[in-house]
Amino acid sequence: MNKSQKHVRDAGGASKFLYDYPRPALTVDCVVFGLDEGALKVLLVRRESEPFAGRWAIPGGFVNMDETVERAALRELAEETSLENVFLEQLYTFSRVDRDPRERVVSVAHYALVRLSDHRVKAATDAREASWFLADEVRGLAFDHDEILRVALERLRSKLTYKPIGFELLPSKFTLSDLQQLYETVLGKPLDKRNFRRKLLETNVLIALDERELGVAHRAAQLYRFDKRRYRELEREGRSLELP
Amino acid sequence: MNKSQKHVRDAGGASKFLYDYPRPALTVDCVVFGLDEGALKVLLVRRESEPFAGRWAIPGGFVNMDETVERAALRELAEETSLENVFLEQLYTFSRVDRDPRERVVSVAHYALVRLSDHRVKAATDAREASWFLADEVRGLAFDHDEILRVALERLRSKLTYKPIGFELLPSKFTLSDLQQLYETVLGKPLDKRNFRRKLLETNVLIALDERELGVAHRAAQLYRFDKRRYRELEREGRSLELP
DNA sequence: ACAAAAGTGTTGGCCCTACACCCATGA
DNA sequence: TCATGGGTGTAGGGCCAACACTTTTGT
Repeated sequence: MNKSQKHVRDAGGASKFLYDYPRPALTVDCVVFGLDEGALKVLLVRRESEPFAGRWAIPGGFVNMDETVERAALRELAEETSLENVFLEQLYTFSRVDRDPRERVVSVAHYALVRLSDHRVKAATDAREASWFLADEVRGLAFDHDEILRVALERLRSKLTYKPIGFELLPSKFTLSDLQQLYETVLGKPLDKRNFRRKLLETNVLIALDERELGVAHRAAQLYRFDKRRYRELEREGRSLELP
Repeated sequence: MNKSQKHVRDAGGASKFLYDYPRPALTVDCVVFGLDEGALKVLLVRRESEPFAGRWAIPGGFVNMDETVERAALRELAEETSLENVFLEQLYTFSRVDRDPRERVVSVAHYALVRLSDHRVKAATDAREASWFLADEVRGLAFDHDEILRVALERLRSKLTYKPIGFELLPSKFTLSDLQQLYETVLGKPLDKRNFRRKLLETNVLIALDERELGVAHRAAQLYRFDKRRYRELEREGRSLELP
């Protein structure tokens, strides 16, 4: 398509294109978080070609003409890591002039949260090598991906304290201890068990199921699921589920 | 430049370009807020050409190859409205496929806060017609600018409650009543005078000047300025200036 | 003297924090 | 029976919200 472009800058009506200046390329990146045995992990793919061949990178790719950036991020994620149906939000747009050594590339970064329990196997099935790493030990990624990861972690931590996004990392049935451990892992600090439980239960956003944990060598814990409907009510009332 | 583009998709080294698919165009937009007689206003420019000729729009334009999106937003702002040295942050990237009827355009929106007292005259001096409007009465803007404005307002309101960005809207010397009125205007609700003053003063982020208000028909109020250094200390200590 | 806004303290209630023991279960 | 985590209540302190009058100044 570019081959035959002939545009007039700021032309009135005839031209199909807006200007004939160089355009930065536009990509999306997607920082995928998952919880593995209580540890916060991030999904990376290994680069096959230059620049940064062999280095680990955040999955991503170019934006097509017929999709939003969020769609593009979901598509790339599916293509590169086989992940689908994940929670995804836009994070920030990174535009340092030299962030890609080949040419000018602006990237709209996103972050996604996945239930590793549902997706454990699939992640590495694609042609590209993909693997999970401890989120706060990762360093030396390609491009400016260290920075993107840092911003994503910050966002995850702060958003977790005022929005119920943590449930996106857990299986749909979970115990209160699972949930507390998730908060402790991500926020990096211990929480008081009784206060944590009271706070969550009194908002009624958790529904106690008729089931208990299985296969544990001690008293089996109550299972809950998150009540999205109830949460939206709370939100409308202005009450907002804040954790320390 | 586009004229002579010949690229190979994902080529190893020789090609200067990454791929030969159509690229979305990339623009920036900048929602400029100012405080005028206690009212929150937004700066708009009138479009001269199609589409949406004659309609009001948020200032913005294309991103050059040698500037970040933030730089581009500052540059466009200076070019279209003569505003310089303003506080500016990235807001969100808008990418609906049909947001521009001519061709695919993705826009990285920003918001800026200006001290209208310093900039009152300049805004309309440029070739393009520019004018200030009441921020929450604006409707019928070009493109998806109604939505961009809405998101900017949301962000301003929420950020105001936990970051000291309000000072960017006031002259460098201000009274506590000025500051309170700003918060009341932007948040859209009345605040208690004594609680407001106590809260702010006990953090020590305000420095009382050796001056008082001038030319008022009643007791002249103490003037203050914001102590950025002191605020950063607070931030490092984790204390975070939250207002209701 | 009057109008207009500046400036100033106290109290009650709520929420958050800190804290320790018994219970149920499987091995 | 023991080891392991599940589950539970209370008291004290800090913080926030509500509230009204006196002071200063210009007209």
